[in-house]
Amino acid sequence: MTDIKSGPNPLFLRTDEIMQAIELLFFAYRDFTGEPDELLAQYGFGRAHHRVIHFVGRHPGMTVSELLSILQITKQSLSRVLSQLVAEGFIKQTPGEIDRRQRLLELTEKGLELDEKLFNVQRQRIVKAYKESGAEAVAGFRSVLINMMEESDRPRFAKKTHPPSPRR
Amino acid sequence: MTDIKSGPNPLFLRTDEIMQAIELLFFAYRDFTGEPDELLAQYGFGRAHHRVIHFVGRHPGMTVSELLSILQITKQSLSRVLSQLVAEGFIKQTPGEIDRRQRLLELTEKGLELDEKLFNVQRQRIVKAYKESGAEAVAGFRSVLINMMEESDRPRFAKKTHPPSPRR
DNA sequence: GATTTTATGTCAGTCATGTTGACTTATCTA
DNA sequence: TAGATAAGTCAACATGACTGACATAAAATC
Repeated sequence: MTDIKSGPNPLFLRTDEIMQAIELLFFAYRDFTGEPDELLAQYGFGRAHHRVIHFVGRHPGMTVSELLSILQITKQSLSRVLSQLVAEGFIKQTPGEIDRRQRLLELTEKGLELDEKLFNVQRQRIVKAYKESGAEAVAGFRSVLINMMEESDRPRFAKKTHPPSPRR
Repeated sequence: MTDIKSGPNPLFLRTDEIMQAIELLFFAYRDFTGEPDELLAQYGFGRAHHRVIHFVGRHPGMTVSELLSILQITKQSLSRVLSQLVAEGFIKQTPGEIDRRQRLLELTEKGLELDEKLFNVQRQRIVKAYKESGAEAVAGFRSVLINMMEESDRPRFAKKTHPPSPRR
């Protein structure tokens, strides 16, 4: 039968522990994204815009391709939100100097402002959770999440080594 | 100005630590939901169906109202996925004995099977992440996520008090 | 120099999942 | 009996994904 082993699990691999992890992620993520969503709605934006603003803010000068590979969506999906953000003056595109096919992305002043507003909303929730849990717990939180994601994205979170490489 | 304080933060509240938390959640959640999504697609279902199956599986006999308040979506949104799951024989509805207006929800055999398949997919990822991180890290992970969600949902994760009711 | 590949963008159509608003039916409660 | 509640339905709409086909400019290669 397709039974769930709940037998010889030394410590923390019981069925209900796993179940709890699933719900933990569901509720925490739901609430974590809830506040920014409200703020974004005031601009007529959604979560997709947030992700674009976030990653462009973090990696100014990144190309459209790089953004696509981080977000793992199609260029048609990205196009809608990105062109909206460009049209409304939150993101600026400049042709690459070396490769003039590329459009290097960066936030405008207006984009930086929204980025910061969004950041501050999320910052409060994280600071609260971190403070209430303590430094040791935070290390555990980081470790579990890093081990939960695909390996290809883990280098981004290396302790000393900064994220992959600025631009290209 | 709307500057982000990065001044007197004793331990772990630096801007880039917060930023890392944001990305950690994004990447881990994206990959955590990716595998179940693929499995669900084989049934013509989506993530919304998964959530319904999960919570009905965890709380057999729950009412539609209870499900709505957990999922925090409108009944019209729920209706679409729920009636699909009922029509295709994954969920069974029986009128409440005390209050005959209620439709008590539970998984059918077919529903239980899918529930288990979905669980097993997620279980593997979680077990791997937990094992690679260790018991202490897991405690930290739980603590941070609990403190990140709204207080109203925290009782669900109380230490000793089992979640509402196990059974099944 | 001509050809192919790459980076980006666009048009068109579809799907999944959320929303609001209005309304119905059955049943419980005051 | 009147009103509130649990559940469901119809309709219209928004967002953010998807596929497929095609266009343009620039770089890379033959």
